Amino acid sequence: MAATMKDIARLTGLGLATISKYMNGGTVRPKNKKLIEDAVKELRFVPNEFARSLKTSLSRTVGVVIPELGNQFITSIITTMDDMLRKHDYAVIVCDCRTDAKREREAVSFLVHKRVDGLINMSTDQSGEHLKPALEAGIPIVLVDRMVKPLTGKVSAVVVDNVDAAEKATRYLIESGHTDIGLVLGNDCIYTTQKRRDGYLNAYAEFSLTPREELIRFSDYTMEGGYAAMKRLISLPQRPTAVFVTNFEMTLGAMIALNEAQLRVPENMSFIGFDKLDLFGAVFPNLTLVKQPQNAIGECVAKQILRLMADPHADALHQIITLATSLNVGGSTRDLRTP
Amino acid sequence: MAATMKDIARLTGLGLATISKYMNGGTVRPKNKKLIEDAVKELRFVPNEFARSLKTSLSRTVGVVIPELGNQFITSIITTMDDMLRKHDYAVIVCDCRTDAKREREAVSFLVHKRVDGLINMSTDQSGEHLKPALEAGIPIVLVDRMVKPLTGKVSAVVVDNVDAAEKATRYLIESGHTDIGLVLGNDCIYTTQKRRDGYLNAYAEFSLTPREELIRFSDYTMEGGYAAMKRLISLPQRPTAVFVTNFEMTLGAMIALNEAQLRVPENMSFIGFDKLDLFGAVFPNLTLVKQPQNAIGECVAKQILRLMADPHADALHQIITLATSLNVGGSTRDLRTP
DNA sequence: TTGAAAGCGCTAACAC
DNA sequence: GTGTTAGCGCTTTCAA
Repeated sequence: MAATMKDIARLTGLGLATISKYMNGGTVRPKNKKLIEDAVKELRFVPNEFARSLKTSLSRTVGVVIPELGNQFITSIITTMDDMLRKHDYAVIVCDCRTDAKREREAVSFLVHKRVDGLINMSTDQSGEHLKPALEAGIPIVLVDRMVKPLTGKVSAVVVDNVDAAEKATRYLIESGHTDIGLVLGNDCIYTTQKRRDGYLNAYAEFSLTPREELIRFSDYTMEGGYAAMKRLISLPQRPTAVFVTNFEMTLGAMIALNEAQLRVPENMSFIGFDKLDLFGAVFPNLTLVKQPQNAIGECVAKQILRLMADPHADALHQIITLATSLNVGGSTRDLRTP
Repeated sequence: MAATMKDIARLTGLGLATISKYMNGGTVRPKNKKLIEDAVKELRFVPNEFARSLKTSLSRTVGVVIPELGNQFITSIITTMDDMLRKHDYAVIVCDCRTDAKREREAVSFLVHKRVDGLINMSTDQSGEHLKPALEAGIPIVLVDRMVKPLTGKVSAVVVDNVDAAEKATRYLIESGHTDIGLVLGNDCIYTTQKRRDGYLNAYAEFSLTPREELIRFSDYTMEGGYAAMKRLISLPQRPTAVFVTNFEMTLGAMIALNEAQLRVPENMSFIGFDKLDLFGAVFPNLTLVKQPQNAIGECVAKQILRLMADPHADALHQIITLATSLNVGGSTRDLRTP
């Protein structure tokens, strides 16, 4: 059987309270400190988290509900958060809901039952209904990447400026003389898809232009989806001179399609991709791309939830944090004006 | 404040033990059952997991330590396990150790402190030292995908027959008349790498052949790695007529390299890939590949850990389960004998 | 600074 | 089948 604080008390002749205080970083007479430390070592004492949790009603655990584990953007954020939270002695419970609203609801209620101290969610359900149990239980919530309108003020959120990201990329292409720019988006009911489309349209509007309908392809943020969307764009009677793809997996698929069609970038097609392409810089070097600050997002989310958990009844602390993206200019676009 | 069993007892006039029994699936007089259910609903009673854990010393939590979250094989297994374990009311805590032995050690000790009821590990440290704390704490362990020799008998393991997998693929190519077969492996200190190389060599030996050294490329199970390894193989003075790549990410990278070099499959190069290529069948259709039973692995691991946790002191239950792979013949290899 | 004592909410003997 | 009771191991008043 594992040693308890009682054992330490017996061995040192001190009271339980003193041991507890020491264990929680309180001030203890140096002599006693040494006494306790020796006993801890001798008995290999480790505090019982269950008892501590029962007493404090804190699990030192945070739940994360995501739509999909097999996605570069998501796993990278999880890895960063997990790192930071673990450093603060929080365990992370990840629930993949496969972009399914029912599973998402179940995941939230599971985590509430498990009494997580905080909840992080990249929402599938845009109504926010699934988060009700957590809200009612007073569990602080941080949304990632996707805002959920009806929850404004009740939760914190960390998102990127998607409108600006797409606007910058599109503007850059238009300024290079492109007017037929293909756009490959995710599913049209997803928050980021909507924002990125808005940004694309904004850029066109700035120049008093309107893109042809058929240039805007809703896909699904997967490699296959990106591949298929690019193939369609390529085979359009009036093929676009440039394409902007809005996530990592689809960028990969789109590049493969281009490769396969023997279209050279940027000679035959200008191309702007998305996200961590440096991850495989070797494979498609020198791509121009929109970069989301993935590490910063993960860190920011971790910080937010940590803050909220430290001050549980501070509803006033809820805020929406918008992070900027950058346009990394490589050599994958051609300037049509200076041929 | 949340309702407790005491509140239910007061409301129903029943004793604590009866409520507890009911909550744990015990038999209760129908009349009382109804009474309790009504009270539970009225008070929105939810059992306090902390108190339960303190009493039972069970966290209903399992820890998973993996080398890398951004990997198709790993995330797919995690998703399957997570699903099954959650159905049994277990939460899964995932710790990514980035293929770093120190981080791995820390992750294990973190999970032991969190008092997980079971531990699942795809090991980075082949000595098994990192699992000592869990072993000492009597926490059941299931290894996935990679055996750790020194731990034989002390843990369960679920692996695939890597030797056979590589042997089958290589034999198939040799029987098709190929004698110069490139092999792209992971890092040479990883269990699966060693086994797959053994399988490759076995097949050559069967035919009393020996492969040229330069055909065996140790890489790192990433897309970039696969891309680079394939490029090297392509540029060999004596280029192989076939290549066998041994994981998903590297297969992807290798195919891109082939594409880029304008080498047609199978006309200019025979190719056998690895794993869930159907995931993007659209992108590279009809590839011949070795398929690991990813779902079965996840399910098997979940079942094993569940069994071990149900019967904690049954060290005799430890077993190594080896799952078979299949060679899915597509059209990406050419038969050199019937041109 | 320290110690004694009272629980946190549940489970599991044990007696009825 | 049900009720009484004694803890699980910790934290936290409160008094010394």
